[in-house]
Amino acid sequence: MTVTVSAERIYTLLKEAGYRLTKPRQAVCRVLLDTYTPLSIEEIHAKLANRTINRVSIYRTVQLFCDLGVVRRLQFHEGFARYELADTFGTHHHHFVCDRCGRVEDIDACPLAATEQAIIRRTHSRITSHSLEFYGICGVCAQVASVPSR
Amino acid sequence: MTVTVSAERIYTLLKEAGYRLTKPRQAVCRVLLDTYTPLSIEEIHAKLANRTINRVSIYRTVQLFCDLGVVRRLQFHEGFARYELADTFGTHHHHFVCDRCGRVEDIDACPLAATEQAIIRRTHSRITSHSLEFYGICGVCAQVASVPSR
DNA sequence: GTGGCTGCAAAAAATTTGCATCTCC
DNA sequence: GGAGATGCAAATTTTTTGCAGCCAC
Repeated sequence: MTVTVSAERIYTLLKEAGYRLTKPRQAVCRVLLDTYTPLSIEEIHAKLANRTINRVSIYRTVQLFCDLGVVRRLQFHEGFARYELADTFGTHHHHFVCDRCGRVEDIDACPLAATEQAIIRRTHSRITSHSLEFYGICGVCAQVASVPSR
Repeated sequence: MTVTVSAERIYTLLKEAGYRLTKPRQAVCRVLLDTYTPLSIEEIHAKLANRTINRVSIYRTVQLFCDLGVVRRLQFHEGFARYELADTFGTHHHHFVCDRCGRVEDIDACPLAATEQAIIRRTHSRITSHSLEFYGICGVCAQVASVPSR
């Protein structure tokens, strides 16, 4: 995901909502801004310099970031959640997940605006978000015989 | 989901793939055919007469059904998986999940065929499935002030 | 009869909670 | 200084695994 935001914008959001700017929150923020693929708690933990930040704090931080709309939670049928900066901090997009190597590619095209409107009209609901994932075999895996490292 | 299949068709599939038609498999089959909303392992377990079937067998059965293409696994950001009969046994559809009461509604319109083709052309990948969920507040929750039973 | 399947128990993995200590404002 | 956040340990929840006994074919 192309990120078009500096850490400061997120720090400001935190402050305005009455939360403190602590070391774990800054660290998680930095990792998310640096990375171009949705990360698991374990991956965030591994990326934090010598794993100084406790896993529990990462759980609490991404939960808070989700509540504040800074981060969105994704589920790729892996048995655990992944997190990436919310659309507001980049561009609205979806994902293609390779069933074989697990690689994630961004899908920028989103053909759902019209569908959302149709659903809203029919059900009188208020749609706040949607989640769309494509699964299959990626171009790389389709070419090679052996299984790439997952 | 509108189901247009009898248990027998699934039984035949099992047999043809070399699997036995056991009590747990029949029971899970029956529950899935009877239900119009994606079910968690816990819900399937509860629906089985006096919980006679072991949870582990349900896990193993839905896993097998997924492998055979009889069932599809869904994740609604709840922290556990849900299962429903695959599109082959009904009609291709997606879901709207109410963030407030958790109710799930089917979305029959699927505007994604064109998008899939575009992704395939661009990435040379082979897309086998996609998953699309809309989240928000359902019509019922939007009208009432109190929180409906979740 | 026997090989695949189940159920039990136990382990593993992911996530949450309680609480004493620390640290940001 | 004090409210709020962290880290540790422990609990909870979800899912997986090993294995002895059972039952579908």
